[in-house]
Amino acid sequence: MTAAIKEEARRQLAAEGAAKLSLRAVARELGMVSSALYRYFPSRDDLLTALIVDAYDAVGAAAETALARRSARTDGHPARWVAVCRAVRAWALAHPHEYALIYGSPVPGYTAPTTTVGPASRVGRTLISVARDAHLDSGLAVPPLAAALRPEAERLAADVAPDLPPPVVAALVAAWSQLFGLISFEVFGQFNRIVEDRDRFFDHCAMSLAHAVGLTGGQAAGAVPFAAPDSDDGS
Amino acid sequence: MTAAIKEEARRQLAAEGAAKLSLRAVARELGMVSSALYRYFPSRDDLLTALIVDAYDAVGAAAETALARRSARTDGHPARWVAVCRAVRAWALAHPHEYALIYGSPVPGYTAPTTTVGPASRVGRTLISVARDAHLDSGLAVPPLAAALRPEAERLAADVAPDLPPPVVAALVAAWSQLFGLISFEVFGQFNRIVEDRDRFFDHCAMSLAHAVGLTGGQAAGAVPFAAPDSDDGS
DNA sequence: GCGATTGCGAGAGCACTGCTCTCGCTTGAG
DNA sequence: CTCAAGCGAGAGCAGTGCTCTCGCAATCGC
Repeated sequence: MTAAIKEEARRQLAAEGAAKLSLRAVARELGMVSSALYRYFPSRDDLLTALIVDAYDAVGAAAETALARRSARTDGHPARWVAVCRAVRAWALAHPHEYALIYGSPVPGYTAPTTTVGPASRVGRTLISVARDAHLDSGLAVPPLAAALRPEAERLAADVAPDLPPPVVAALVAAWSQLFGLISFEVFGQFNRIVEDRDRFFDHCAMSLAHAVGLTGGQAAGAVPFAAPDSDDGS
Repeated sequence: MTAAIKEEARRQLAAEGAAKLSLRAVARELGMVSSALYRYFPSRDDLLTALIVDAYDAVGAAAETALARRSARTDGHPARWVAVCRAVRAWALAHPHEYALIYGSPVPGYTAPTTTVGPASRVGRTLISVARDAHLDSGLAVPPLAAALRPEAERLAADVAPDLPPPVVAALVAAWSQLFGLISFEVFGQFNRIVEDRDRFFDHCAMSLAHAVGLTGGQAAGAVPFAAPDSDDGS
């Protein structure tokens, strides 16, 4: 039952956006009365939170399967990085409203329940695992790091990836946020009338981010063509 | 009168966020009845659009004055770039809800009226002018560009900065979006419990972006300390 | 100076929202 | 067979965006 509610809510979300998502409309579409929905979700915000968790899981799964399909041996580490970036972008473009739900403005009153932090970190952990595989493969060139940032980088590394060099972890966090800057600008229309060949532009940026993180090895950069986008865009 | 309405609306926006901004509440606070507001703004979305334009102008002005205070001769081009980045971040942190209005999820039905494109590009043009000054000063190292992106970069350059080398323009657009990725993650709480020393982390990233764009010259990177944030955070 | 026009606020009202409460029905466990 | 729990229906409250009409006031044209 809660699944049916979420499914219908997701439909309305995709059709009209989070602002227009109405509990009454969901109930109406399900042939129920609005008060019945409160048996399953205590409030509209709780429904949204459930959708947020699902969205984090979906984009995380898209990233993970995209990575699992690439071999460090045959594709190289930069290509694996780009594959993850592409998968996240493809999911975002396919589900713009759900993307906005998780990476746009926080809709309710700043509520970030602890239940969302697990799924929320799946994309980040996928990016980390690309770097980790490269590190174990001696395919990671430690990027430069300002001396002033050294303590923060070490604390950061101890928290999220103790087995990686601190400068790499700092570069990963930066690349992580910058990747979503790229995607958000495209999804939210900031690139309208500016960037036209967005596929190629994104690929180039993703490859630059891979270099900034220190990924090397595998095929040459020019040998990573832009082919058909991954089909694994997650539902 | 419209100014008074916008002022009160901005107060509610800062207090509760865009979702809770209510025409009736604004009217109530102004001692009027809600229908009277429709003399000045045809709809709630039009009020929001006006606030969006103001916000774009405010952050653009913050960026421009931060740049105007730095001299290419005494500070160097990378420092000017970082100053602009800092100013945008400072404004965003000081006005998170207004920032969310313009760089978060597009709230209404995808409406990006043409009246917003002018103010919206002020930050971007400020970043471009930093690169232009550096270019005229021979302080710009053309970054590498994938061959596949060459045509797009040339079209892009012809559109937004015909006097700059196409690879620089492509790098500028990428850095522009990545800058807002950084800021959005911080404002929207994605860095919570992850990045602690956000001032230094941001400075380091901004300097990396300056290098990615090709800015060189001026003082050494290490000589740009993190001092007190700029006081020019716009209103 | 006076009448007409225009601008503006008030009020009522419609359709909608989230949410609460109570009341029955149904179902299944003991 | 009984009784309790779960669940949906319905009414209702407070609030929302928005539309319409009405009356007051100032201002403009003559």
